[in-house]
Amino acid sequence: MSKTAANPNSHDAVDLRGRILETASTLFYQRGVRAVGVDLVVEEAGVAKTSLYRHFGTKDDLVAAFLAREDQDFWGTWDRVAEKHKKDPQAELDAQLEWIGERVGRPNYRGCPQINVAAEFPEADHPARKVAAAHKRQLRDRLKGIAERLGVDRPNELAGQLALFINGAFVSSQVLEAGEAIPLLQQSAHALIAAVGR
Amino acid sequence: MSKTAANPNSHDAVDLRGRILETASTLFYQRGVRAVGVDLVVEEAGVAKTSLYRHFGTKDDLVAAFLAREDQDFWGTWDRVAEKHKKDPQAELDAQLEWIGERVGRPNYRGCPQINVAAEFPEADHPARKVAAAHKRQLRDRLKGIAERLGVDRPNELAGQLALFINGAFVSSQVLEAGEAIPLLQQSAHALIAAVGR
DNA sequence: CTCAGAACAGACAGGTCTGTATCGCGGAGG
DNA sequence: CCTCCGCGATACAGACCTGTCTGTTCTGAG
Repeated sequence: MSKTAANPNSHDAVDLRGRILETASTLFYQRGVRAVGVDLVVEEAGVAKTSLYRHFGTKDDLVAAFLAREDQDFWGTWDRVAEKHKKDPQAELDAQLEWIGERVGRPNYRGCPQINVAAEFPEADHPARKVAAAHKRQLRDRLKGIAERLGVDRPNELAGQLALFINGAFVSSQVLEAGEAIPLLQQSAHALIAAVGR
Repeated sequence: MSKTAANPNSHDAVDLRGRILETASTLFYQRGVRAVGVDLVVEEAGVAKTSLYRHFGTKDDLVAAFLAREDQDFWGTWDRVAEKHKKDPQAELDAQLEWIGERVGRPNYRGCPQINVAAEFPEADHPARKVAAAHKRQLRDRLKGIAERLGVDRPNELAGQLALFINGAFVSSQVLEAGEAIPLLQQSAHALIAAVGR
């Protein structure tokens, strides 16, 4: 017990890999992946360059790990919210849209990292692109799950519409005013549910 | 008459600036702005680097010109479609969504250039960012115009919802299947119009 | 205590990027 | 005819990038 916690010079006490990834994540998200060199990540994280390349073989791998981390965070929040509305899919959808809308409205929000990285790296076989593609597929799948629990007539269609909407909110922070995203998302969802038939 | 058209060695016969911009546009859009260096643009366009820097003082200016060109193309198509449905805003909206959805579904579609460039350049004062911001503002304004002509109760709200949707379609080509965008967009628009009240 | 391995520090290679400077050509206008 | 000047070609400066290599220090296990 005592050995893991105290010593700042201990190997795992600071969890080097985690610190590198966290530093890289904020830098990548805030300034863009291509604009941030590994030297900056290394300096900001206070580690040696060799350590970065030991834990992540390549910058591309580090970028993929960045997206994977964001993916985990995203679905972690999603699951926590879903847990509270197991019986009421309509309430769950509203709750999901609320935290997403709140996040979109934050001052330093810079768009969905998955979409941003996809825009920065056109090559379809880039390791980070695979993470991003899986993330977006999962978004649509989860929305379809909610749609099915809602008992609508065409759950797949509704899921597609909602996915479009959410992705739209991610990239539209430029044209949205403060606090506008949440009601826009929720009202739209209600309209779409009503229209798709139940 | 005769002097402008014929001579290939004449100064303005090939319109150097236009050729550079066109070449840069396809390269920037297809491979990403940061991934394309000015040397490649110069080589592909078959011009001297000095010519590029004479017509566009900076690569950043060239990027801004690229977005301005895309902006003009976009609203050119939009206006041409609007011309055909002066009396019927509902039909116009469907028509606008149809060509947008068709464009999104094309094989080489790589997203909205304005959004992509904004993702590549986080700095808010980048010259290209200003073009992109103006473009998105105009999108919302034009949608508001249609909403007003539709006579709905809350045109501003509807315009915001539609803008979200369209931007969502731009970035969702990854998760959309072939031909899915157009009906998704149109059905959503109908649902939103019905819900916002008329 | 010894020793393998993890981490740090920093130099380095090889390439790419933007932007500038130099030189020569050839057509257009005075 | 002669003088600009737009243009091509190319070299160059200076910065930055990724990834490797070397050498040293420290830690924890046996």
